[in-house]
Amino acid sequence: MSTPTIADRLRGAGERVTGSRLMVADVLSADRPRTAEEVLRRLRRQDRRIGRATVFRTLDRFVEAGLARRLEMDGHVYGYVTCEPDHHHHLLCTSCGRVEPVPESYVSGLAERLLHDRGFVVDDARLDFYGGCSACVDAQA
Amino acid sequence: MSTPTIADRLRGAGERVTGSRLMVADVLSADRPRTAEEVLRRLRRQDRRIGRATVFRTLDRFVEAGLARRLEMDGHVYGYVTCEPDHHHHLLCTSCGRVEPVPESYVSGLAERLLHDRGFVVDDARLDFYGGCSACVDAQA
DNA sequence: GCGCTAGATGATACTCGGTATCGTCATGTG
DNA sequence: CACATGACGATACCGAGTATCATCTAGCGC
Repeated sequence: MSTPTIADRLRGAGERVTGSRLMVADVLSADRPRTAEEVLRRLRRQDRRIGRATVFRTLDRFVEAGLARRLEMDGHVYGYVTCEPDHHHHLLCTSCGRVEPVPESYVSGLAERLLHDRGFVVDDARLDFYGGCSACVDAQA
Repeated sequence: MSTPTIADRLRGAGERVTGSRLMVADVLSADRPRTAEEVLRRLRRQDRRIGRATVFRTLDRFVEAGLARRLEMDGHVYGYVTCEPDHHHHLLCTSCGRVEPVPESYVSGLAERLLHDRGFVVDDARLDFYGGCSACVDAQA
């Protein structure tokens, strides 16, 4: 079980495994954020019946369960990307829109430091970098 | 000029200094996020005439100019806090709602590491921690 | 100071991302 | 296999944020 399935991860979070949730997970991508509206459009285009509210509900559940991450995008809209367990931080290329995970090692230590220095107990962290990925930077040079 | 004024910082970012902008800056707090709606309500309560659109526009400008920071709050609404120059990261206590700045030293090095390891050029970073501040944790114990 | 122009403002109507509701249906449990 | 809890789809609704536009003002050159 090196790579638990979506169903496993849902069950692990105490969430039911349903057709809609698997459909949404199927449409989400790990390297390109999609808005709720995009997810809905894609599923409808594939002629899959799914309710608008279900998509929003499901994406929220995914974020809570750690299966997806909400990223701030232009225009005050949220984008969602899938997350491997414990890979919740991202590099977001503002040029090509692609997303890469940030290794957890970049963050580990910060929470402990905050606890030690200031007594702050970290429940959740958001660490996202916006900029240019190596491919885009190379292309511009 | 150890502590530049709001007007200075606006001018420094190439933005005009206007009455509305100073009013909004006046209502924003450094240690408690306020939504756009709250800012509007507070100004109206003080019997200060200001347009709804102006508040939203001004808050966006502040974020762009580095005078304020957008934080994700419950209910898919944004909260805004003022930022000292180069203090753009925060601890947000989910119990009392208060915000503390994270010293830049916690972040410095990460960007360089990303550039060196993966060729990613960081333009902007978002590092926010959600959890319990020392006061709230102590109170619960 | 004075006038001029780009940019900001306030009022309002509007858009559309997100939510509440509700009757029906499926999941997981015993 | 039956049952209860929770999810589903459809739809009406809400409200944060935006577009528009006529008016006003900050800042600049004189």
